[in-house]
Amino acid sequence: MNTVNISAILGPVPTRPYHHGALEGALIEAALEVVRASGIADVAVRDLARTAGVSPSAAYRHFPNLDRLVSRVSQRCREELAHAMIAARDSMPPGGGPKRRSAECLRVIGRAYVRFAVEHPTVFEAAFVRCASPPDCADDPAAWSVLVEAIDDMAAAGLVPRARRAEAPLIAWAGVHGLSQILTASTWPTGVDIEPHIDAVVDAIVRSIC
Amino acid sequence: MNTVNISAILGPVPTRPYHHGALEGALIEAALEVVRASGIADVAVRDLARTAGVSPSAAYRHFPNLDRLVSRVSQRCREELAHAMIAARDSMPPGGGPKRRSAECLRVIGRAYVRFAVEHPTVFEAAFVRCASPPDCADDPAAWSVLVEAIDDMAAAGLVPRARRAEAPLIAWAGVHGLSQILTASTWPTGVDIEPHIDAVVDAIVRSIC
DNA sequence: TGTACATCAGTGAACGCGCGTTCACTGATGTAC
DNA sequence: TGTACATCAGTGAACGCGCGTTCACTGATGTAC
Repeated sequence: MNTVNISAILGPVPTRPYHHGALEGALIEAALEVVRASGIADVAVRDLARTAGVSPSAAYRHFPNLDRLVSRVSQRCREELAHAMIAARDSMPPGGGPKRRSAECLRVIGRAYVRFAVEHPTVFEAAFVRCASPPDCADDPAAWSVLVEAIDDMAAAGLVPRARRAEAPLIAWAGVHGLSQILTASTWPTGVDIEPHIDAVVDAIVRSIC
Repeated sequence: MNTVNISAILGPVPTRPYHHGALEGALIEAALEVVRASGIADVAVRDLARTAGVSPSAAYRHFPNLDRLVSRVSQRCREELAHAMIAARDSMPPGGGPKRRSAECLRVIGRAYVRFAVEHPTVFEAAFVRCASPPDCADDPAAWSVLVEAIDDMAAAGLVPRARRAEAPLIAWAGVHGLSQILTASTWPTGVDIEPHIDAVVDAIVRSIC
């Protein structure tokens, strides 16, 4: 009479919600919520299980320990950052020659990186938190790749001298990453318009790799 | 018969070591040791008191709460970083015209910043940890000031265009700070010679502000 | 110089807490026949 | 289609732990007279 999986149609059933895999995702979502609300340091197995409406030990069906869970959440945060960069790039208006366009593309991506950090400082912090265990699969999408592709395009347009080609991604990443850290530090004064500073650093990056 | 303070001559007396102010310093030193050994996240009031040979509550004579203690330790870490920059600057060989010398000085300071981070990653991390309470006095010395002075010298030598003068320190700081974060991240491959990368970024910084 | 006393810097016990992790278990699920 | 059974994904209780912080207290220190 009933061979269909009700959960697949209606979503989790309250009384027995997580049989068969949905708990893993629920724990990660709960962890991301904690990251957004306060920070990765406050992510705790027992707390996540409580949020998911499940006993603490249930979490250990899906993660061998806290560090691996945190590592996974951190990866999700990096992927959110990458998505923000891609979204900014893909919403660029069309037009412009390859030189102009490829340089502007790097600027747009760089600004998106820094803005993401400023708008979601706790997520940004979580994205680069130190974990004992490395992620067991590559970031998808990877912020690094988005950056490298943009510089590839600039190089293809003849903007990047051969001698600087290899180091260009590191130079660019260092600039936007450092600026993000500075702007999200508690020491940075609030209420100051940051856009001119972002532009200044992004322009400096383009200048230094061309 | 005995009006001199024995502690002032012989140092802390084992049985009653910390009367009159020495405990504060002892707690901070203990905390710095924890930072060097594992990281600022492991700094804990009870643990420091134990290390100092004192009851937990004694610490609260000197710090109102954990956050303020951590904030103070973080400041000490920033000051260690600044000292490393100053030491590198002051050990530059003499000679060279103002242009050459001031640019090289910024390079030396930048390299010292990144090397400090790579050699003492947990101290570097602690230096920029997020605290609820700001420090109640300015860093002394301050890494930021060391950098600004170097750029002042470059400007005085006529190396920095007027239009870039204001933003130059932020551009420089973003570059070295970002590179430091990248090189100390767990994702950076070990066993790779980092010096060429440091040089590449430091050169890019000088290029972009000149 | 000696003494009374306020202040200072500790002690020791206790509070309530939440944590990570393990264990034996139960009941639902999916599969082989 | 029905049934036996292995596997899977949970439960619930417990482990030992260390934490931040507070409190009433004690004994040493320094000062005013």
